Amino acid sequence: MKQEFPIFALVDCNNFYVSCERVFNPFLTRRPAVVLSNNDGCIVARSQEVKKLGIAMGTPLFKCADLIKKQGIAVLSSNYALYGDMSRRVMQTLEQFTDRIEIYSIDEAFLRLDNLSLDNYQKYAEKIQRTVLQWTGIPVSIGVAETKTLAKVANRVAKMREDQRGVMNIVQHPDMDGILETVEIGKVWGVGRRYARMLKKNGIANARQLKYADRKWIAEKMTVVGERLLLELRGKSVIDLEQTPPPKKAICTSKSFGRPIEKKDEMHAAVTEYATRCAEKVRKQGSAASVVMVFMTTNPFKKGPQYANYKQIRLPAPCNNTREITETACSLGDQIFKPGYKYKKAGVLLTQLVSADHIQQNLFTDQVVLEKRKKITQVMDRINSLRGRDKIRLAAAGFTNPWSMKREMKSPEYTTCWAEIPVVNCRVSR
DNA sequence: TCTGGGGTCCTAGGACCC
DNA sequence: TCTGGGGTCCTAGGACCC
Repeated sequence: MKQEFPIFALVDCNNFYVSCERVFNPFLTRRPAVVLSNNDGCIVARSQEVKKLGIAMGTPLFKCADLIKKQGIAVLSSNYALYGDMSRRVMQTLEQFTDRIEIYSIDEAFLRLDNLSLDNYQKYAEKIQRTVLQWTGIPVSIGVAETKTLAKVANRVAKMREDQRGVMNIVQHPDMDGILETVEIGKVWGVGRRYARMLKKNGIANARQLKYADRKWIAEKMTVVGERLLLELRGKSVIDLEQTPPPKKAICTSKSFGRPIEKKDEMHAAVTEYATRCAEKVRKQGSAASVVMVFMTTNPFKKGPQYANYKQIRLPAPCNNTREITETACSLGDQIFKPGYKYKKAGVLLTQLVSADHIQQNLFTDQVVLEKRKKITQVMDRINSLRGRDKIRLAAAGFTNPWSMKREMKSPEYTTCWAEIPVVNCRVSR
């Protein structure tokens, strides 16, 4: 029997960053492990064992240092080159199973699995799970349901199940309400802390209660976003797959410094670097920016004088070359930089992005200069993509940056760097 | 000592237009 | 004294996601 309604599967990698590390480091396999954010600041990924110990997502490392030591938890700095590459492998594997796929985040994808017969969803999902594990080494959980929101719910249930089979199919489930009742309201996709508090105050404490809440009241309190959520919980699919992601409307590069910055020329170097990254990203998606914004801030967690400011400017014409964007960003940075503060973080934001194919120049554009800059940028991009990031860059970015990110426990870039590729030691006995 | 980074969508309100 | 009606565009702020 074929289904008339859409069927969604949500494939979610288990403890993704930790799983990536474990693929290449067998010593981590049975050890509790965590992966840290930039600057080794917070815990952003935890193995199952660590979750059981009650260490929350986003906990600053220093707040649980004792527990980590006591429990012998392995601690790793983030290795985004590795995670990005592993993510690509997982997604490519999923694409073997359907071409209707939405890559939702680095470790999650929605698949449309319509047209299977009702009793086949479970088996098909299990096959997907086995294949991903076999081809990439990454364990995944899969939830299958009639809407994206319900697939999220199913995935959650799959992750919590004791048998760890990791597949939960709730299509036409006889006890849907019973399942929804087990999902606390704050864990529902799209209900954050604020809404969770508001809903609980009004007697809605789990997903089942939201499902049967008054639609008008929800729309009033949570806008159309909440209304859509409610419909999805009722089994009516209103959030469809987004197969080709729309181009980004804003592109941002911002980082905390490994140590505070006080000097203007150091800030200059940081802004130059961030602006360079932004320009690269914007070119990569074939866009150009109309507005450049720069912001900087001191550390709000620390005592002492605080300062935060931002400034933005509209470019004479949309632009995506590194030099012009960098010059603009640095000039903005100079305007808001005030001496006498310890800066913790700065960032560059490019907004009002337009397609690079039809940029509206103004009357005074010097076409020769424009072409020259475009060519230089293209050559820089090519060299950097072949030889590695920043092989060629603007001198203003500085050479050694003592303030740059701290990553003291990073694993090798096993899959993206020739020098760090894993070596297998074989001992042959005669 | 030590507290991440990069996005999206929706709404209200102001500026502006005819 | 009396001060329209209808629309668009933009921005800031608030909510959310991973």
